[in-house]
Amino acid sequence: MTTRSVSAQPSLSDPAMDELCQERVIHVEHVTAIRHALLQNAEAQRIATLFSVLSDPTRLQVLHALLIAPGGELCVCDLATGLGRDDTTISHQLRVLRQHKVVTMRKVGRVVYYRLVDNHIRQLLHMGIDHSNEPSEQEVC
Amino acid sequence: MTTRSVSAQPSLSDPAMDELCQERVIHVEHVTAIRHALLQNAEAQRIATLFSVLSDPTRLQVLHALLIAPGGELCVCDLATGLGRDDTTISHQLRVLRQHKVVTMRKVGRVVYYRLVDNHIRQLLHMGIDHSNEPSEQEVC
DNA sequence: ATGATACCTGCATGTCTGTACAGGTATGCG
DNA sequence: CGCATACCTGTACAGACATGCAGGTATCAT
Repeated sequence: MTTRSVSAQPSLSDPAMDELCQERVIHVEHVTAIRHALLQNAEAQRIATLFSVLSDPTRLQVLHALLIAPGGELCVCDLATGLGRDDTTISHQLRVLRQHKVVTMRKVGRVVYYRLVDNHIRQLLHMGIDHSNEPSEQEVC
Repeated sequence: MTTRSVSAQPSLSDPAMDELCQERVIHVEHVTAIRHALLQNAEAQRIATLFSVLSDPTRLQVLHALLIAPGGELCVCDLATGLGRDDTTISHQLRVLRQHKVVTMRKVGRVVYYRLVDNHIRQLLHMGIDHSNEPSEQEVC
């Protein structure tokens, strides 16, 4: 889920042209362009982790439920029952969502209410949902 | 990658109130609300698959490279060299991206050029990148 | 205090998947 | 043709992960 880390990569020192001469290259300018603006491993890792949090059907159903919930929040019990899943499963997934700062919790007595953390997440969810409903928009630009 | 499928769920027949009486419920109206607007398994699966395609560091680096590529497209060779990865690895990942309609290919002689399929994908990528760069916006609504 | 409830966590298991090696196909060149 | 190149695919394996059972903690009611 936290996704595999990108393994060893060559140094990206500016005079990387040396090694380029020993590699398979068709358009040198493209390769150097990639290398200079390369998405760094750490960042790629972070983004991958974000998307991987959203890449599980159960978690998506939980998030969707929170997205459309009247008050914007739901307790574990109602979530589990509503989705027809074991409460431990929902609890496990909520922990994942919590650890990755996708949801926040609020405890009232023995009841714990969860809600989506911000609008950014809501947007991502909407985009995912929209995309999956589209036929497949053909290139514009 | 295609993500695990959501296992058995109870029937969501309208008179689901019967079984509700035998379940743990705190706010009945919330539970029924979830059940009536529940993200269906098939759709949850599709969305999860979309996000899972974006949840790998290597694929993200490939997509990012295509995102910033001068002409919007790159060949496998330059991609592999630019990212410093084995060409078979890049090829495997490009196939995944292709199968899930995230990139398209164009063959010229023995060179194959890949490009992002549409702006929807570009938006999703940008949102992921933006999100990972933010400190952690606090709730607005 | 006793029991019930709401939720959490440790663990085992079946399953999936990213990677690279080995080898295959197709195109271009001389 | 024969060779090199650009890319693809089959396979094996190590690592990751979602799920649910068993059991734990905390809060509430009687």
